Amino acid sequence: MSVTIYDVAKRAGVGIGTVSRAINNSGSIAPRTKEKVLAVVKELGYRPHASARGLARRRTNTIGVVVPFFTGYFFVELLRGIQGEVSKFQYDLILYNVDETNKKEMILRKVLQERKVDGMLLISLEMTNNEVWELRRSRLPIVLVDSYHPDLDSVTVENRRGAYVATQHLIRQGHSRIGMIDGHLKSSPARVRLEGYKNALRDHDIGFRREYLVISDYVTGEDGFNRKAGYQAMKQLLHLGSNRPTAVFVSSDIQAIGAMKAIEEDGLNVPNDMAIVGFDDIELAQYIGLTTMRQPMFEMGKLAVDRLVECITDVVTNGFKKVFHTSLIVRNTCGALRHQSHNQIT
Amino acid sequence: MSVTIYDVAKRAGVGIGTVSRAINNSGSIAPRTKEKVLAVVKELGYRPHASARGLARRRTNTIGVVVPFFTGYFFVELLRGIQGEVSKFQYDLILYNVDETNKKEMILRKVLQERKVDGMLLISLEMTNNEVWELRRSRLPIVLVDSYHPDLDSVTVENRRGAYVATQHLIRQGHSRIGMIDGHLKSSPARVRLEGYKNALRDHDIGFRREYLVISDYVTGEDGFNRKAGYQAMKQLLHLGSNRPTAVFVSSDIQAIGAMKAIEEDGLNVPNDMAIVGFDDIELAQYIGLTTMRQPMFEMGKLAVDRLVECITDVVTNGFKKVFHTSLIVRNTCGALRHQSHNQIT
DNA sequence: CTCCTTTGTGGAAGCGCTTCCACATTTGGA
DNA sequence: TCCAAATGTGGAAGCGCTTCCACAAAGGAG
Repeated sequence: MSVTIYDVAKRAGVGIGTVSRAINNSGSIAPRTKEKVLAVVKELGYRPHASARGLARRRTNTIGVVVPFFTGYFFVELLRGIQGEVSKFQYDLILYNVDETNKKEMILRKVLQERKVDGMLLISLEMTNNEVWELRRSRLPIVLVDSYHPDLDSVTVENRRGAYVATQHLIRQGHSRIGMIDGHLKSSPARVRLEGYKNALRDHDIGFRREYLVISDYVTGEDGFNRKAGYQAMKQLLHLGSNRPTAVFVSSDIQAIGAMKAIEEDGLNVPNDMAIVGFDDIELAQYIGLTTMRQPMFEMGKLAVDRLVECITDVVTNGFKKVFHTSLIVRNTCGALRHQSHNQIT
Repeated sequence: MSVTIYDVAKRAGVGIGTVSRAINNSGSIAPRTKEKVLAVVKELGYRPHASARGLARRRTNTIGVVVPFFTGYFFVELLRGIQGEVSKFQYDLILYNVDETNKKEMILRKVLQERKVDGMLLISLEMTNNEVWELRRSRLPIVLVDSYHPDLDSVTVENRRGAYVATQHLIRQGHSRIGMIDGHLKSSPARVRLEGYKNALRDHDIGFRREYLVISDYVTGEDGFNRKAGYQAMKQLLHLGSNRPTAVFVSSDIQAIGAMKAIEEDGLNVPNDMAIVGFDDIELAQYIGLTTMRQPMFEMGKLAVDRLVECITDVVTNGFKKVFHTSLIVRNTCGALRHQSHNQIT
């Protein structure tokens, strides 16, 4: 059916070992022979059969990416960074989606035993010690992205500091009634951002008010980092009436978009009645003029792949922890630019 | 290292053939034996090695998805539909990205010969007759999504009719100076939507004006279906001054978002100074109140997978052509709801 | 010119499965 | 009771590669 290494060998008048050496640049082979073989390879359009190669080499040249919910622009942007880098290394990318039906443990067990991938990127996934132990025992290279565990390599972002800076920025605009809309606390970025928010309040002698914190509802197993959750959370804050906060730090841009819709529906104005700072800096933030903490998602994806490939190909020591910086992008929704000209808005 | 079928066989006191039959529900096997084997399988946490299985069976239980640019919310939504359905069938999904460095032909050739996937979904990809011929010769099951070729199965949307309805809707609002912002014409949806637009004009005795049609610029190999391209295209229309159109049909929501930014920057109002109808109905369209033609992206992805799996597992006859309907979603940007209450806006 | 490296090459073995064939065992009909 | 058919089972062969080993040929040193 397909052209195999035997076809190439016969045609080139050499043995299969020689063909293998020619296409893999391995072993010693005479330049002339190699040239001849490669010519036949091109002529016949030969490419090694992936499964056969995988079986013999015990490497598939494929990496797996596990993503929860596969929704949200954060993942898309990350995925773009990952995808680009993966193909640069000549790897393929298998996408696994964790949701209600595909439980995390099932996917991990499957992947570990089937050996369909050479390594895994786990995105925004909280890992239990037990799971980590099993992962390490399997010796499959793993890099966590946007989550942290002491015993695994990880690429994260300064969530605590980012939330702190965002909150501080609102304080500096003169606000003292500052709320927060957060994702579900099973997500560690959500937990850590909450800490940053509280720290900022504390450092500026503002008391934390329980009613100003809204954790996005836990809808059908999701993490609350979505538009609808943001919308409903803001509705809840607005119910406080005249006691409502005058500014809100929202833990993701996509929630902020939902939140702004709720504000608008109430006939209120952003930033005059309610200032908003988001988190992520998704592409649309720029368009709608959302002030936000930028997270270098593309770069995070890229770096995670670099590290993973390094783990796969070289012998490396454990303990890679990269923490990216966030940066405050000031636009219209925080009120800081209220009196400046339109042109200065990014 | 890993647990193999031999380990299971030895432990269960049977031959490897029997283990294989037990885990694959194939051949004849005594219920008692099967039970015993499966117990050992569970005990040892055994799972067949994917490459070995792929080599022996000549099936990988993996399907490939080829996406151009991997950007745009259209693909994300489609991908969600695909992903869900793929995992329902117990397949894995490999993502291939076509861009400047990874040329389409390279990817196709690679995939065809390596046999890493059992079938392929090609998204928004224009295929030459030559390519199609090569694909068919390889006998690898293929389903086109959002593009069309007479000799391949496809899942598409009524682009011509959709564009027609969108344009007609603007005409019915009383507009006669109606522009169009389209994607690059190398994309067949872009071409067909242009036809729909022209047909609608013709059927209502409105002359086509060349200066009212803006093809989004061909930036770094992309198709123009992005926010920036929409923004620049609208800038161009606005340069017409008082001769500018009073309504524009934009061939994708994401371009429409960019276009609306340009309008806003000019101090003009949507829909009063310029009515807009988009195409796609991405999630954000609802949020910003964009009138648009809904394309059932999620369902398209789902159906494409169903068909592909059918092609892989059964012997099927060629010629599957599913055309989904689009539907007009009236929101704020077309002016139709100008005099109605806020609540009626979806 | 010999002997010992070095370099190059063919092909068997083995990767972990599925499948097929041969054989053993059971069943049931006459 | 006996025999043919049905049922169940073990394991060899083979999927298409890589890798290793044995060996041939070609240099290089003396």
